[in-house]
Amino acid sequence: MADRGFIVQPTYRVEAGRPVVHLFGRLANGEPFLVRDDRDTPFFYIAASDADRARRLGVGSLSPTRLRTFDDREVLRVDLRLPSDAPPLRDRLVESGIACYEADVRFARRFLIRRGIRGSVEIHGPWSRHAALGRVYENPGLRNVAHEQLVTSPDPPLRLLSIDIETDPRTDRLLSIALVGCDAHEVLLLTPRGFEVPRGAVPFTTERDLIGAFVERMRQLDPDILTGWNVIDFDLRFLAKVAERQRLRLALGRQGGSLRLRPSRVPWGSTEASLEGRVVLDGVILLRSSFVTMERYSLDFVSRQVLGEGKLMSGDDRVAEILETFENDRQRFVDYNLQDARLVLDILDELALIDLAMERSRLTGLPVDRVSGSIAAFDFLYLEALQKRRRVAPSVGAREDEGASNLGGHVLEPEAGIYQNVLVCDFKSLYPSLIRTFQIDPLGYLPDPRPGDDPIVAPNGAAFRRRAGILPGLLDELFPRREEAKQAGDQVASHAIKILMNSFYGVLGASGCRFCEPRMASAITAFGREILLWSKARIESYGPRVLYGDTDSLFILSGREDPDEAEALGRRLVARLNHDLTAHVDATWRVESKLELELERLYLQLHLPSMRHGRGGARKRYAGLVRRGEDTEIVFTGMEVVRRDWTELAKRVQRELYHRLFHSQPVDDYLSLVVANLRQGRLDDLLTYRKGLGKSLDAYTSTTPPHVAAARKLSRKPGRVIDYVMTVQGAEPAEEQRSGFDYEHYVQKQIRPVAEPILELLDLDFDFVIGDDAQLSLF
DNA sequence: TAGCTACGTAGCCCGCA
DNA sequence: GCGGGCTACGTAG
Repeated sequence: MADRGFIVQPTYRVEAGRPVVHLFGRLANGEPFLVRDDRDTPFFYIAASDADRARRLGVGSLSPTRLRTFDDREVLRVDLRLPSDAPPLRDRLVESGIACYEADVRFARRFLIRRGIRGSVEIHGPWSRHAALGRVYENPGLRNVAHEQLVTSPDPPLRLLSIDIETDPRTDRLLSIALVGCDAHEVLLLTPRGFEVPRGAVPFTTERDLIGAFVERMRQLDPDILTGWNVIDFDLRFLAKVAERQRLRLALGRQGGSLRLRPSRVPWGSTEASLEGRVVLDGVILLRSSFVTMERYSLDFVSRQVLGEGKLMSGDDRVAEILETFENDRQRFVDYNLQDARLVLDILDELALIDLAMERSRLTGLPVDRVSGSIAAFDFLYLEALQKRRRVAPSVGAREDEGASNLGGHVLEPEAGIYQNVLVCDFKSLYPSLIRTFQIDPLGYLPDPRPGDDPIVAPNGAAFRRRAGILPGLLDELFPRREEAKQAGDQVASHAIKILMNSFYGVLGASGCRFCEPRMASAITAFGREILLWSKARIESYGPRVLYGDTDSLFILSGREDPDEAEALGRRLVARLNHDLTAHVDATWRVESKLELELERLYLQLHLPSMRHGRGGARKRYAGLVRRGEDTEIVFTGMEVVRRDWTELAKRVQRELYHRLFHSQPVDDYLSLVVANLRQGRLDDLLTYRKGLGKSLDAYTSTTPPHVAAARKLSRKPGRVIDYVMTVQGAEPAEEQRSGFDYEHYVQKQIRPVAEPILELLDLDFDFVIGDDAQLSLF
């Protein structure tokens, strides 16, 4: 009888000089498990023709294989004792001009790839029970659980614990730790002897006892996932500091291993936290990696957006308020602390982010805290397929960077103006469809096609074998699976597949990927441009005018007065084009088209604005009115409304003006009123700019943008995002504003730019409308 | 423990008047 | 004062 489980953390340990794979996870019956396996040994490959030279360099164990490189050369296996032996040996060989293959595949990951195990696993074999680890299996039989099986044999829910600490920044003291999840809902609270203990709190008299209790609770609650808001950079880092001061070990791992915090290996990354047998999933990072974009990433803001509920205390002097309640209103303090920890769980739940991470893990084989790695995901899937074809892949970096930049998607010149009943059609998953249609594949790529090859040739000249490639094959499976998920109403699975499919193109053009080949990435975009332009011309040959298009979309002027008629026309156009395109693709490349144009939406009204400076229409910017049930709504794309670096003032004005434009209402009275109100100081709370700090303050040398000037005036260390206002003394940080607002700046730089494109359509002049033209003529 | 390119806009800085 | 070159940011897809 097999046991079903989900792998939370694949890793390995060295025991008695041998590497032992450790797979930590959770069984369907709720128990934790650990699979220990010492049957694999680390290895990589070199070409058989390099064997003698490798031996002279001291490579001892070389064994024959039945595997070949992409260019069809025989390879030998270089066997190693420890995974850590690989990098130095590889470097030595590469230095001597010997190419290594798959020499950078991590040991535990290799173990999973060899067995095709992705997230969900079936474990066959005896086990013994261990108090902290649950069932421990030694060298069991392991089988991947196919997605069809998951219906009858679903994965267990992972145990999720959210923590939130409160501190006294003045004394650097830890005040409390809230724990929510795994049936816990409590606050470990620093409480002097004799004090009343608030509801929901467990009292401790010293920091030392408090941390000790936290470690003990982690052991008892045994979460798979530790989460929180900025939990790594704030909570865990602070706990680590206190633990060090107290000479305590933060034994938060499953076997009592310590918390490890390491600075990111890349400058733009965040601190990495690792816990034996568990994963730390920071709420903010999870949100970002799941493509949920928010204007701000504070817990208060996000929970208001997602849940409609904010923090208990959220004012500017929150810190002081928290400390005040700690001294004088401990119940409120405890409630506040608990609420923060709970909000994180509620956000993750509402957005199904843990489900999404698990689904991505099942698709790619990567552990839940690594699912955002596109290159790693591609590696996992592709290496697994390669071994079935008895091929080995190059190591990363074996290919040198061409340097030349590759062309991307094509953007059509927009015809600026305002239009009625515009159809937007787009190709469903364009790049994945192109990969499937034209067999774009690392293994199928022919750098130097020979006469007999009869390749599929892309518009950029890149050639591919006709026979079914690995990447097209992967997508051939993913496409129908996504359709199934959609049909079944499984939005999480559908989203996970979409993210994965869309990542493939980028990976092929990323130099960090072993399969990177710029000509291959360019082949995809070249086909994309070709197909888009062919489709545009074709549709125009049917009659309608194409107003605009970007990469995979065409904006078609229906020419119909009635929206329903316009939509009916759209459906006919799409059907006709798909039919003609299939014939065109077959006639030109002798392949079956997997391309599908879809009717995406109908704009009852659409404004394609002109470029602010320069001639013609602006690409990637438009606003339109769409139907929504019985009602209508305005959809903004690329405009100031959707950009976080414009003030709320500009956004409100833009929304209101478009509303008036699309509903044939006058705009002049509104505009002059807004400007008057602004100048009278009635709109001061709408004037904050918000801009990201792209690099450290002292790295801005050649120029000083306003947000940098403001950040330099800040008394505290600036964060990654700067809130600033424009004053008569220039840009100042919003929270430390000293000078009065420069209202004329806001009239000219925030209201005018959003108003003019609309005034232009109505043949109105901004200065005239706001009543400034008379003043101007005085000068 | 690294997906991609295309694009618009603002504002600084500098040379020129 | 003005425009071109440049940096910086955030967005579309």
